[in-house]
Amino acid sequence: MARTETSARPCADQAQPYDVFAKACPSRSTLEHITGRWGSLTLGALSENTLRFNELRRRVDGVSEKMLSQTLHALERDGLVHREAAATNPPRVDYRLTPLGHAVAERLLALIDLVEERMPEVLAAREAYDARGGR
Amino acid sequence: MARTETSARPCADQAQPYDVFAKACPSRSTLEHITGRWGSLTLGALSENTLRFNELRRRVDGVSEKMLSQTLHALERDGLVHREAAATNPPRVDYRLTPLGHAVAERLLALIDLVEERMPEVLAAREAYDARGGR
DNA sequence: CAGCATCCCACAGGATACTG
DNA sequence: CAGTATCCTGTGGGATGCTG
Repeated sequence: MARTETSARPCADQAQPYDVFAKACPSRSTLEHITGRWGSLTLGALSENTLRFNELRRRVDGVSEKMLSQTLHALERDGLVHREAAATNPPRVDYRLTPLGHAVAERLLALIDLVEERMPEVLAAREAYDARGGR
Repeated sequence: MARTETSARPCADQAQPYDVFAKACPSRSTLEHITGRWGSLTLGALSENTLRFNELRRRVDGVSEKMLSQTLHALERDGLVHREAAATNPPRVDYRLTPLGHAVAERLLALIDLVEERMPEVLAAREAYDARGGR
């Protein structure tokens, strides 16, 4: 509707300033941080609680130290996650969502919940697809 | 909330049969097809219109022939996209969302719209982050 | 505990060419 | 037009080791 089929590619016009469909638009990289393999799960985990680094690692099953660290940096840079370090010994660092992060996570969780709910349909579709030999 | 902190990892219990946070759960691969780099944009494009292969290529700026083909196969297998081929010459193939695909795309677009709307905040956060030297 | 630095490899994904 | 097949590269991401 709003998004016109003939919109200019370079991502900037007055009606729709940021268009994720345009290759060069910064909104695309942001969306990728959010929906990426680890980004989505990290945001989902933090939507429930403030968590520490290793708590997150356990919650997001299968994430490596390196990827979690990298993911958190990207989300922090985009203003979705806030990092709070206490200079104690042993060190304690808490990660929590910013207001913007919460808004994003809310929509993301709506999607995740839907996917989880509808998995039986997805699995049935996969079986049917495979049964007829991938066509 | 409902999601308990101590949920069993193997993805199956009666209250929450499919848990995307569990490494081995099939819902995770489905979520990745949906939120993946090309999956999200493909679903977004198809939520507006039925599109043909090359129309999709133009709409999803930057996608290669190979990746679009691969993405469409995955989405079709998961029961999100329906492929309709007319045996004419030249051939004509239309891709459209299934009802499940529409439900998914609706939530996905809600997320995409939010991201596009809030990009000014994101960009401001990035500048601030970079200005203080990445901390 | 919270993490950066390094090494290394598998695979995502682009470019090109070919087919029905 | 609507793809598949092949080749090749960049990088996502795991394993390991070290620091404050």
